[in-house]
Amino acid sequence: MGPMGDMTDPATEPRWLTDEEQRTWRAYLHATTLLEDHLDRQLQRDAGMPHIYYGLLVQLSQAPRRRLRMTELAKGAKITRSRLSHAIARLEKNGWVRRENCPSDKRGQFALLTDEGLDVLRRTAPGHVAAVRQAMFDRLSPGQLTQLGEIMRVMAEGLEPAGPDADLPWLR
Amino acid sequence: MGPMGDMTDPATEPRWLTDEEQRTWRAYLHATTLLEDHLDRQLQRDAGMPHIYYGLLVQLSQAPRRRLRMTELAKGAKITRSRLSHAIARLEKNGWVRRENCPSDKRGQFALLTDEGLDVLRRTAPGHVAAVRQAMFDRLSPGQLTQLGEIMRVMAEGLEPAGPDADLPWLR
DNA sequence: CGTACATAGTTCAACTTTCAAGAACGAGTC
DNA sequence: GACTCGTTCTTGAAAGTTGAACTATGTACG
Repeated sequence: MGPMGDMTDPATEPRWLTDEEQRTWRAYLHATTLLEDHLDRQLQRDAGMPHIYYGLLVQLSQAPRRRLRMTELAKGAKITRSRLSHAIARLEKNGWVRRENCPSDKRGQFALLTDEGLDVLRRTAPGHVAAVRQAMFDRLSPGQLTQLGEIMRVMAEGLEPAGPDADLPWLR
Repeated sequence: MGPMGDMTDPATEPRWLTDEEQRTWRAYLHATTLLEDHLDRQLQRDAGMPHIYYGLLVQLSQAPRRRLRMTELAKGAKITRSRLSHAIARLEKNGWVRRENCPSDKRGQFALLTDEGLDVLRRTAPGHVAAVRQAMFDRLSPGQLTQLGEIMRVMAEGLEPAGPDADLPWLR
């Protein structure tokens, strides 16, 4: 923030949210926190891990040879490498994931899904899908489903890595 | 949660997500985690607290006499009383919130927003609104805004505390 | 080669969240 | 009163997250 940044004209009121925007924002916060809580509890209970960890196993299961480089996995799950390190350490303790050195880059590590990990996924996936379905898809009309997808893609676009004021937009 | 292999028994075959449902689900996860991360960082940087804590101050600021019973506040923020206790302890250390005994119920506590807390809110609200606006409302058409509100209300309805058969929803 | 800088991943300390008690009070009942 | 049960809120330990510092390796360039 430059020296001018703090000295914006006090007369320039911030654009507050309209009434409908406020209602939508509240509904958004309400629904997303309830859903995240719901899925976290569901998976903690049925699979013994939080939602994010489950997502890591899912990603690994869909990757070629059931393995991914740590950085790729972190990017896919939208978490920091630090957080991933801890998560993989925990999943490794559970025997669901193993680490493996990358032959072509000695700094690199693969995280790979073990057979046991795949088993956990197979056992718990149906319940998880059912929970998601019940919370979201069973309640939305086909039109709403499409709309929601559209809206979420628009939002994600504006938040994509390097954030809002894109890091080096002139290099694109 | 893709096709997890060969679960060919029709009796136990769960209803997987359709292609469009999967795309929407991914987009939803993607967008919501990016946004939550974004707001958390924005507020941590500008206000020195995570999004949830900020929400607590907002709720207090809108309550009569800037105070709420702990349980009410927890309900409003959709968090457990335990989590709230810790959070309020932290905010109290910052001098933004104070506790006060409830005269009519000796078990009860009020959390109340201090003048300093209100100040923090005043200073940081414009930036926060701008962040929300930039991430969401500046990108959505009026129709999408309405749709999103509708959709989120539908979802929340199905997840409301003590909500739908929290039991074995997939056995309906 | 050597220097400089970038990348991959881990680790540490501080912080936040969860879960399972637990302490204190209120309310109904006898 | 005394008993029971539910409610309110707190506590402590374990688990998870964050951001910065750190190790080790790759890469670009003179």
